[in-house]
Amino acid sequence: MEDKDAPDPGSEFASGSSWTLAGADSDGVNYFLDRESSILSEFGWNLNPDQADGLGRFGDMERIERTDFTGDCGGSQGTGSAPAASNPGGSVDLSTSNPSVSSSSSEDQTEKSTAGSGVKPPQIPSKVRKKGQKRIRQPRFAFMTKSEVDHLEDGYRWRKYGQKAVKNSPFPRSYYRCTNSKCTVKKRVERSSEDPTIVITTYEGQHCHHTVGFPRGGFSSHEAGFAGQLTPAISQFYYPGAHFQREILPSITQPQHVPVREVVQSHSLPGPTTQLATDNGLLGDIVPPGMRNT
DNA sequence: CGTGTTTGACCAGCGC
DNA sequence: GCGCTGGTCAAACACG
Repeated sequence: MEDKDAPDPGSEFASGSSWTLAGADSDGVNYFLDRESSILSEFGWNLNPDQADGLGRFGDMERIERTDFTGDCGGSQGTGSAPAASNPGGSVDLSTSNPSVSSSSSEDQTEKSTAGSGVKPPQIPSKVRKKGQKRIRQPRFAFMTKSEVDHLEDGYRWRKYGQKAVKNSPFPRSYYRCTNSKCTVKKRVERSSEDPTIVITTYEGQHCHHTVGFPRGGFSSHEAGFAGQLTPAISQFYYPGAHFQREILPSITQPQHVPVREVVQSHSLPGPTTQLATDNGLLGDIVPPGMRNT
Protein backbone atom coordinates (compact mmCIF):
# COMPACT_ATOMS: atom_id res chain seq x y z
CA MET A 1 0.00 0.00 0.00
CA GLU A 2 2.98 2.14 0.34
CA ASP A 3 3.37 2.40 -3.36
CA LYS A 4 0.03 3.99 -3.85
CA ASP A 5 -1.37 7.27 -2.85
CA ALA A 6 -1.59 6.16 0.65
CA PRO A 7 -1.59 8.84 3.24
CA ASP A 8 1.27 9.25 5.53
CA PRO A 9 0.69 7.02 8.45
CA GLY A 10 0.70 8.66 11.76
CA SER A 11 -0.05 12.07 10.46
CA GLU A 12 -2.11 14.09 12.77
CA PHE A 13 -5.57 14.12 11.41
CA ALA A 14 -6.33 17.52 12.70
CA SER A 15 -4.44 19.88 14.78
CA GLY A 16 -5.83 19.89 18.22
CA SER A 17 -8.15 17.07 17.50
CA SER A 18 -7.86 13.57 18.73
CA TRP A 19 -8.02 11.92 15.36
CA THR A 20 -4.85 10.41 14.18
CA LEU A 21 -4.43 9.05 10.75
CA ALA A 22 -3.13 5.64 11.38
CA GLY A 23 -2.60 4.51 7.85
CA ALA A 24 -4.36 3.19 4.86
CA ASP A 25 -4.79 -0.14 3.27
CA SER A 26 -4.31 -1.12 -0.29
CA ASP A 27 -7.83 -0.18 -1.13
CA GLY A 28 -7.19 3.34 -0.15
CA VAL A 29 -9.10 3.09 3.04
CA ASN A 30 -7.88 5.59 5.53
CA TYR A 31 -7.58 4.52 9.09
CA PHE A 32 -7.99 6.95 11.86
CA LEU A 33 -7.41 6.37 15.46
CA ASP A 34 -9.85 8.04 17.74
CA ARG A 35 -8.14 9.04 20.86
CA GLU A 36 -11.12 10.30 22.69
CA SER A 37 -13.08 7.16 22.54
CA SER A 38 -10.24 5.44 24.20
CA ILE A 39 -11.61 7.05 27.26
CA LEU A 40 -13.99 4.37 28.18
CA SER A 41 -16.69 4.40 30.69
CA GLU A 42 -17.84 1.18 32.17
CA PHE A 43 -20.86 1.35 29.93
CA GLY A 44 -18.97 1.60 26.73
CA TRP A 45 -18.24 4.75 24.90
CA ASN A 46 -17.65 7.78 26.89
CA LEU A 47 -18.98 10.50 24.72
CA ASN A 48 -19.46 12.96 27.46
CA PRO A 49 -18.80 16.31 25.88
CA ASP A 50 -17.55 17.56 29.18
CA GLN A 51 -14.71 15.15 29.02
CA ALA A 52 -13.90 15.18 25.40
CA ASP A 53 -13.38 17.76 22.80
CA GLY A 54 -15.31 15.58 20.47
CA LEU A 55 -18.36 17.69 20.86
CA GLY A 56 -16.91 20.66 19.16
CA ARG A 57 -15.25 18.54 16.63
CA PHE A 58 -18.34 16.71 15.63
CA GLY A 59 -20.35 19.84 15.87
CA ASP A 60 -18.36 20.90 12.92
CA MET A 61 -19.03 17.65 11.21
CA GLU A 62 -22.69 18.06 11.71
CA ARG A 63 -22.58 21.35 9.99
CA ILE A 64 -20.79 19.81 7.11
CA GLU A 65 -23.27 17.07 6.85
CA ARG A 66 -26.06 19.52 6.46
CA THR A 67 -24.20 21.22 3.74
CA ASP A 68 -23.55 18.15 1.71
CA PHE A 69 -26.51 16.06 2.51
CA THR A 70 -28.91 16.98 -0.19
CA GLY A 71 -29.27 13.67 -1.86
CA ASP A 72 -32.10 11.39 -1.10
CA CYS A 73 -32.28 7.67 -0.87
CA GLY A 74 -33.38 5.98 -4.00
CA GLY A 75 -32.52 8.99 -6.04
CA SER A 76 -29.03 7.63 -5.86
CA GLN A 77 -26.51 9.01 -3.50
CA GLY A 78 -24.88 10.93 -6.21
CA THR A 79 -27.73 13.29 -6.69
CA GLY A 80 -27.63 16.89 -5.82
CA SER A 81 -24.43 18.01 -4.29
CA ALA A 82 -23.67 14.68 -2.79
CA PRO A 83 -19.95 14.28 -3.19
CA ALA A 84 -20.34 10.72 -4.28
CA ALA A 85 -21.17 12.04 -7.69
CA SER A 86 -17.58 12.96 -8.16
CA ASN A 87 -15.77 9.99 -6.90
CA PRO A 88 -12.11 9.33 -7.47
CA GLY A 89 -12.24 7.46 -10.68
CA GLY A 90 -15.70 8.54 -11.49
CA SER A 91 -16.38 4.89 -11.44
CA VAL A 92 -18.14 4.27 -8.21
CA ASP A 93 -21.58 3.47 -9.34
CA LEU A 94 -23.69 2.82 -6.37
CA SER A 95 -26.29 0.96 -8.26
CA THR A 96 -23.65 -1.35 -9.52
CA SER A 97 -21.40 -1.61 -6.59
CA ASN A 98 -24.06 -2.37 -4.14
CA PRO A 99 -26.88 -4.06 -5.90
CA SER A 100 -27.63 -6.60 -3.29
CA VAL A 101 -28.24 -4.08 -0.60
CA SER A 102 -30.44 -1.80 -2.55
CA SER A 103 -33.54 -3.32 -1.18
CA SER A 104 -35.61 -0.79 -2.99
CA SER A 105 -34.42 -2.00 -6.31
CA SER A 106 -36.43 -4.41 -8.33
CA GLU A 107 -33.32 -6.38 -8.90
CA ASP A 108 -33.05 -7.17 -5.28
CA GLN A 109 -36.65 -8.14 -5.10
CA THR A 110 -36.18 -10.52 -7.92
CA GLU A 111 -33.25 -12.02 -6.21
CA LYS A 112 -35.11 -12.51 -3.02
CA SER A 113 -38.15 -14.02 -4.63
CA THR A 114 -36.01 -16.41 -6.54
CA ALA A 115 -34.21 -17.47 -3.45
CA GLY A 116 -37.42 -18.05 -1.62
CA SER A 117 -38.71 -20.59 -4.06
CA GLY A 118 -36.24 -23.27 -3.27
CA VAL A 119 -34.47 -24.82 -0.39
CA LYS A 120 -31.03 -23.68 -1.32
CA PRO A 121 -31.10 -22.22 -4.78
CA PRO A 122 -27.92 -21.07 -6.33
CA GLN A 123 -27.34 -17.37 -6.17
CA ILE A 124 -27.63 -17.07 -9.88
CA PRO A 125 -28.98 -13.54 -10.07
CA SER A 126 -26.05 -12.03 -8.31
CA LYS A 127 -23.78 -14.26 -10.23
CA VAL A 128 -25.13 -13.09 -13.52
CA ARG A 129 -25.09 -9.57 -12.35
CA LYS A 130 -21.50 -9.58 -11.40
CA LYS A 131 -20.28 -11.56 -14.29
CA GLY A 132 -18.12 -9.56 -16.56
CA GLN A 133 -17.86 -6.67 -14.23
CA LYS A 134 -15.66 -6.15 -11.30
CA ARG A 135 -17.11 -5.62 -7.94
CA ILE A 136 -16.78 -1.93 -7.58
CA ARG A 137 -16.44 -0.82 -4.07
CA GLN A 138 -17.78 2.38 -2.74
CA PRO A 139 -15.39 4.72 -1.09
CA ARG A 140 -14.59 3.45 2.31
CA PHE A 141 -13.45 5.04 5.44
CA ALA A 142 -12.08 3.23 8.39
CA PHE A 143 -11.12 4.37 11.79
CA MET A 144 -9.75 2.75 14.83
CA THR A 145 -11.43 3.16 18.12
CA LYS A 146 -10.22 2.03 21.42
CA SER A 147 -13.23 0.39 22.84
CA GLU A 148 -14.30 -2.57 24.82
CA VAL A 149 -17.37 -3.10 22.76
CA ASP A 150 -17.17 -4.26 19.19
CA HIS A 151 -20.15 -2.57 17.74
CA LEU A 152 -20.05 1.09 18.57
CA GLU A 153 -23.21 3.11 18.52
CA ASP A 154 -23.05 5.77 15.87
CA GLY A 155 -26.61 6.90 15.69
CA TYR A 156 -27.65 4.60 12.92
CA ARG A 157 -29.29 1.25 13.12
CA TRP A 158 -27.42 -1.64 11.68
CA ARG A 159 -28.34 -5.15 10.80
CA LYS A 160 -25.69 -7.73 11.02
CA TYR A 161 -25.61 -9.85 7.93
CA GLY A 162 -22.47 -11.80 8.30
CA GLN A 163 -19.48 -12.71 10.29
CA LYS A 164 -16.27 -14.16 9.08
CA ALA A 165 -13.07 -15.30 10.58
CA VAL A 166 -10.27 -13.17 9.30
CA LYS A 167 -6.94 -14.49 8.34
CA ASN A 168 -4.11 -13.51 10.62
CA SER A 169 -6.53 -12.40 13.23
CA PRO A 170 -8.05 -14.29 16.11
CA PHE A 171 -11.03 -12.00 16.03
CA PRO A 172 -13.92 -12.39 13.62
CA ARG A 173 -15.04 -9.63 11.34
CA SER A 174 -18.65 -8.64 11.49
CA TYR A 175 -20.58 -7.20 8.59
CA TYR A 176 -23.35 -4.73 9.14
CA ARG A 177 -25.79 -3.06 6.84
CA CYS A 178 -27.82 0.02 7.53
CA THR A 179 -31.35 -1.01 8.35
CA ASN A 180 -32.73 1.81 6.28
CA SER A 181 -34.08 -0.02 3.28
CA LYS A 182 -32.94 2.71 0.96
CA CYS A 183 -29.55 3.14 2.45
CA THR A 184 -26.70 1.16 1.03
CA VAL A 185 -24.16 1.91 3.66
CA LYS A 186 -22.32 -1.01 5.09
CA LYS A 187 -19.76 -1.29 7.74
CA ARG A 188 -17.31 -3.86 8.93
CA VAL A 189 -16.25 -4.19 12.48
CA GLU A 190 -13.23 -6.08 13.59
CA ARG A 191 -10.71 -5.98 16.32
CA SER A 192 -7.13 -5.30 15.67
CA SER A 193 -5.07 -8.40 15.92
CA GLU A 194 -2.20 -6.35 17.20
CA ASP A 195 -4.14 -4.56 19.83
CA PRO A 196 -7.36 -6.26 20.84
CA THR A 197 -8.49 -3.13 22.56
CA ILE A 198 -8.75 -1.35 19.24
CA VAL A 199 -11.85 -1.77 17.17
CA ILE A 200 -11.47 -1.12 13.47
CA THR A 201 -14.67 0.11 11.95
CA THR A 202 -14.85 0.47 8.21
CA TYR A 203 -17.72 2.33 6.66
CA GLU A 204 -18.55 1.81 3.04
CA GLY A 205 -20.89 4.12 1.27
CA GLN A 206 -22.73 7.12 2.40
CA HIS A 207 -25.85 7.45 4.40
CA CYS A 208 -28.65 9.09 2.52
CA HIS A 209 -30.72 9.74 5.55
CA HIS A 210 -30.32 11.16 8.94
CA THR A 211 -29.72 9.41 12.15
CA VAL A 212 -32.43 7.54 13.86
CA GLY A 213 -31.25 8.36 17.29
CA PHE A 214 -30.52 5.71 19.79
CA PRO A 215 -33.50 3.49 20.01
CA ARG A 216 -31.77 1.25 22.42
CA GLY A 217 -31.23 4.09 24.78
CA GLY A 218 -28.22 4.96 26.77
CA PHE A 219 -27.20 8.07 24.94
CA SER A 220 -28.20 11.59 25.45
CA SER A 221 -29.27 13.77 22.62
CA HIS A 222 -25.91 15.40 22.85
CA GLU A 223 -24.17 12.17 22.28
CA ALA A 224 -26.55 11.05 19.63
CA GLY A 225 -25.92 14.27 17.86
CA PHE A 226 -22.28 13.59 17.87
CA ALA A 227 -22.35 10.02 16.89
CA GLY A 228 -25.17 10.44 14.50
CA GLN A 229 -23.20 12.71 12.32
CA LEU A 230 -20.10 10.72 12.56
CA THR A 231 -20.79 8.29 9.85
CA PRO A 232 -21.88 10.54 7.04
CA ALA A 233 -19.36 13.12 7.87
CA ILE A 234 -16.58 10.68 7.91
CA SER A 235 -17.72 9.06 4.77
CA GLN A 236 -17.62 12.34 3.06
CA PHE A 237 -14.09 12.89 4.08
CA TYR A 238 -13.18 10.36 1.59
CA TYR A 239 -14.93 11.92 -1.28
CA PRO A 240 -13.04 14.25 -3.50
CA GLY A 241 -13.98 17.69 -4.45
CA ALA A 242 -14.50 21.04 -2.98
CA HIS A 243 -16.73 19.93 -0.21
CA PHE A 244 -13.90 18.45 1.62
CA GLN A 245 -11.43 21.11 0.85
CA ARG A 246 -13.64 24.05 1.47
CA GLU A 247 -15.88 22.84 4.13
CA ILE A 248 -14.50 19.96 6.03
CA LEU A 249 -10.88 20.66 6.16
CA PRO A 250 -11.09 24.11 7.66
CA SER A 251 -13.54 23.07 10.25
CA ILE A 252 -11.71 20.05 11.42
CA THR A 253 -8.46 21.85 11.64
CA GLN A 254 -9.80 24.50 13.85
CA PRO A 255 -8.36 24.35 17.31
CA GLN A 256 -10.69 22.82 19.76
CA HIS A 257 -11.69 24.44 22.94
CA VAL A 258 -10.57 21.51 24.96
CA PRO A 259 -7.07 20.27 24.50
CA VAL A 260 -6.33 16.67 23.95
CA ARG A 261 -5.40 15.14 27.16
CA GLU A 262 -4.60 11.69 26.16
CA VAL A 263 -1.77 10.44 24.10
CA VAL A 264 -2.54 7.29 22.27
CA GLN A 265 0.09 4.85 21.40
CA SER A 266 0.59 4.50 17.73
CA HIS A 267 2.08 1.08 17.63
CA SER A 268 -0.62 0.06 15.27
CA LEU A 269 0.62 2.50 12.77
CA PRO A 270 1.96 0.71 9.77
CA GLY A 271 4.84 2.97 9.15
CA PRO A 272 6.84 5.93 10.19
CA THR A 273 5.56 9.38 9.90
CA THR A 274 7.15 10.97 6.97
CA GLN A 275 5.11 14.06 6.58
CA LEU A 276 3.44 16.43 8.87
CA ALA A 277 -0.15 17.35 8.48
CA THR A 278 0.18 20.58 6.71
CA ASP A 279 -2.78 21.68 4.70
CA ASN A 280 -1.50 19.89 1.72
CA GLY A 281 -0.23 17.07 3.73
CA LEU A 282 -3.48 16.49 5.40
CA LEU A 283 -5.27 16.68 2.16
CA GLY A 284 -2.86 14.28 0.72
CA ASP A 285 -3.53 11.98 3.57
CA ILE A 286 -7.15 11.70 2.81
CA VAL A 287 -7.58 12.70 -0.77
CA PRO A 288 -5.20 11.11 -3.22
CA PRO A 289 -3.61 13.53 -5.65
CA GLY A 290 -5.69 12.29 -8.47
CA MET A 291 -8.81 13.20 -6.62
CA ARG A 292 -7.88 16.76 -5.98
CA ASN A 293 -9.32 19.52 -7.97
CA THR A 294 -6.28 21.64 -7.90
C1' DC B 1 -45.12 -10.69 15.33
C1' DG B 2 -41.48 -7.75 14.05
C1' DT B 3 -36.72 -7.15 14.29
C1' DG B 4 -32.16 -8.51 14.70
C1' DT B 5 -28.51 -12.29 15.12
C1' DT B 6 -26.28 -16.60 13.99
C1' DT B 7 -24.17 -19.52 10.86
C1' DG B 8 -23.21 -22.56 7.04
C1' DA B 9 -22.99 -22.28 2.22
C1' DC B 10 -22.08 -19.97 -1.90
C1' DC B 11 -19.68 -16.82 -4.96
C1' DA B 12 -16.13 -13.63 -6.85
C1' DG B 13 -11.59 -11.90 -6.86
C1' DC B 14 -6.93 -12.63 -6.58
C1' DG B 15 -2.39 -14.70 -6.15
C1' DC B 16 0.40 -18.55 -7.23
C1' DG C 1 -6.45 -23.87 -13.23
C1' DC C 2 -6.59 -24.17 -8.44
C1' DG C 3 -6.92 -22.87 -3.84
C1' DC C 4 -7.46 -19.33 -0.54
C1' DT C 5 -9.86 -15.52 1.30
C1' DG C 6 -13.21 -11.92 1.75
C1' DG C 7 -17.89 -10.76 1.13
C1' DT C 8 -22.75 -11.96 0.85
C1' DC C 9 -26.95 -14.64 1.18
C1' DA C 10 -30.70 -16.61 3.53
C1' DA C 11 -32.86 -19.99 6.57
C1' DA C 12 -33.16 -20.81 11.24
C1' DC C 13 -33.23 -18.99 15.50
C1' DA C 14 -33.56 -15.66 19.51
C1' DC C 15 -35.57 -11.93 21.72
C1' DG C 16 -38.64 -8.22 23.26
